[in-house]
Amino acid sequence: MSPPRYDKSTRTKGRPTLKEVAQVAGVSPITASRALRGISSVTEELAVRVHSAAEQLGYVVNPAARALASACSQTVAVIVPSLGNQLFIEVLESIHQVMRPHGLEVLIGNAHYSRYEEEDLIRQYLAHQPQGLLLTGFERTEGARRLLEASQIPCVYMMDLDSGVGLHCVGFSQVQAGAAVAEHLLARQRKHIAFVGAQLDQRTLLRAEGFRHRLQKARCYNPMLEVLTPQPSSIGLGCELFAQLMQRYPQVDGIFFGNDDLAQGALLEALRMGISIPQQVSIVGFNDLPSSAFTVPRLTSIRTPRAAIGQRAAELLLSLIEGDTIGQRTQDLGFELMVRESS
Amino acid sequence: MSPPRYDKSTRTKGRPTLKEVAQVAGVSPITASRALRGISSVTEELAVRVHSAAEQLGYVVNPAARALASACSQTVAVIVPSLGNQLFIEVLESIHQVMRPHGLEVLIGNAHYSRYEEEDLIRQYLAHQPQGLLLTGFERTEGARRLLEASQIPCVYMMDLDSGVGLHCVGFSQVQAGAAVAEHLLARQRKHIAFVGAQLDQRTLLRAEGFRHRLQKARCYNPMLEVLTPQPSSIGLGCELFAQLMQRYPQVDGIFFGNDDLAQGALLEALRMGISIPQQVSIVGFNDLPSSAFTVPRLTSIRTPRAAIGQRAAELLLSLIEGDTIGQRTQDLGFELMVRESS
DNA sequence: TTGTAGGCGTTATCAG
DNA sequence: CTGATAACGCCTACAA
Repeated sequence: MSPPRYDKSTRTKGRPTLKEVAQVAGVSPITASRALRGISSVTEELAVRVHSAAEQLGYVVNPAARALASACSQTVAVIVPSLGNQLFIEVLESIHQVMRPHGLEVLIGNAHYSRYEEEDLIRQYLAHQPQGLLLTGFERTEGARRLLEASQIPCVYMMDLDSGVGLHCVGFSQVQAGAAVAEHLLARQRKHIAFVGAQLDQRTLLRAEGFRHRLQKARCYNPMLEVLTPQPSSIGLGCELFAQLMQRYPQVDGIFFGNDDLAQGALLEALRMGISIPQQVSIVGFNDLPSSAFTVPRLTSIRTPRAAIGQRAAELLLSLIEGDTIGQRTQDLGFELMVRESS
Repeated sequence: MSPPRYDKSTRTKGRPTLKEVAQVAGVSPITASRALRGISSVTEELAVRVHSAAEQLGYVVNPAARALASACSQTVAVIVPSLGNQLFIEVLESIHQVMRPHGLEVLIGNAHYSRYEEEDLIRQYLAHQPQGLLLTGFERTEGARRLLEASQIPCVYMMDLDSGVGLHCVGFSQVQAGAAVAEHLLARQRKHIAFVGAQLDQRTLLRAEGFRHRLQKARCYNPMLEVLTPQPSSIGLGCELFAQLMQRYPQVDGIFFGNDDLAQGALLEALRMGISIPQQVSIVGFNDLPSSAFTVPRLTSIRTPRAAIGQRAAELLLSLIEGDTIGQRTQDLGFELMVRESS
């Protein structure tokens, strides 16, 4: 004999409601609501009854009803410039890991490196009344800024550091990282040092800036050796840009690529062209993607703390959501130069 | 003199409502609602008034209220097994491109190659009452199946073809693709042919199966040369598995890797070990990731139609949402062997 | 600690 | 073609 249980097949409506759970548990809807939300004012015994009723019915809250009633959804939104870059996938992953135990859903938005798409996403997500927002960098439209300000919703900025506006941010100094690469190439006695960057997002430009300044200081800067293109960064593009650069300026003996994928392309093309790395040219990448430890030769790169950034940004956002008054608004997580064979 | 306009700064509430838009437009809320939803029964003139009022107020619908009232959100959910695989990013991208013009938001779920995580995601997303669901493959828990069935929500399955259950699916035959690779290596006169697969998801196993069967038919199958590991696929893992395999079975002269990243790792390791590809060993990958055209040597791979899969799956889902009775439930988009230098 | 009353912003239904 | 009315499922505020 099967145990007496609520027969789902007799339900006419699509899905059990809080009211039904309450009926089964023999309490009022509000008590059921409180019990399910883990509000401590509910007696242990009632809470147990409610939970087992919910279980029995297969009850899942209706997020729309909850959001409408409470004017707030159990959601945080993250907007990254790209999903094609493994970097941001890792950031998203750590954010998930922090948010999930708190019962917060993570909405993922891809702005495709466009300020306008980002603004649209922000508008869209704000409509959902998220608990908080995680954004990438500081480069956005005025409209987006106004939306954020008006919304009053907690917001943490990832990847770069704030230059004084007082935003909550978690990242590292892109400028310093660029400078560190220049330093490294200079220490390697390189004389004709190039920068190759694609995508031209704010962070790439800041890296280029730090790099350039350091070279200028060493009187070793040649603007002809700065290659910038708005095309999306990729291994194929790295091949192409490296070949072009070496053809035009054969004297180049050191190159900093704004992203590891470009650098990886360059290594492959060098192999094909018979250019020996690092003997003839030192190559340095950026981000230290997992595959960069396995290239031939292994790629020297700046390791960026993206997992930590995602985690700390998420934790910071949580504390803002809780209403904590934060002491430190800016968290510098640093970076590390991974010196390998390519330089 | 600035034009007379609604002064947002005097608003006490956070956000304009439909009612306010209606007031400004001088119509009833329901008319405003209809106008904004583009329901044709509204007079042109009123519609214009409503739209300009909405514009003026910066009105954005409250998705929660809409979902609650209509028992349906303007959302479709997609669940992929991983975001680390570029493959699925491309699928997501095409889905977006199809859904966005229809005003449908795309919820992205990452199941991390886990049936249990997938079930949780399905439960979570169904709670949101999406218009439809896009899932990857057919491998899922019984619980997930029941949820899907009970929900009655349109669902399209991506990447693989249905083996008779009558689901709506868009993909290609993983088994045939595996067989095609075997065929190719046999045609290259390879005698000691290995398979290397990681992750061991359903699709990888199906590829292995097709590959194995074709080799058996040619009496060229050696089970010792089938390397399977549950570890996540990566370039680093490819390096490692290739080195191990060549050490244990130096006579191997052809390898099919279940994913391009593994194959790319193998190419790098071969370079390091001084094993000439394809002279000593033919190497074939799977998926034809963008970078595979640039490896040294360039990688032979199966090009899978992931952009097309995303697009067609999204279109199919849209038509199911519209209530179309579909003639064809299964769409085979095929695959293509890209023969390059590595085989 | 529990319950009652009311409303969140929108849409479905049906009447005009 | 337009509008009044009543939900949708849940939560806040207050009362018991």
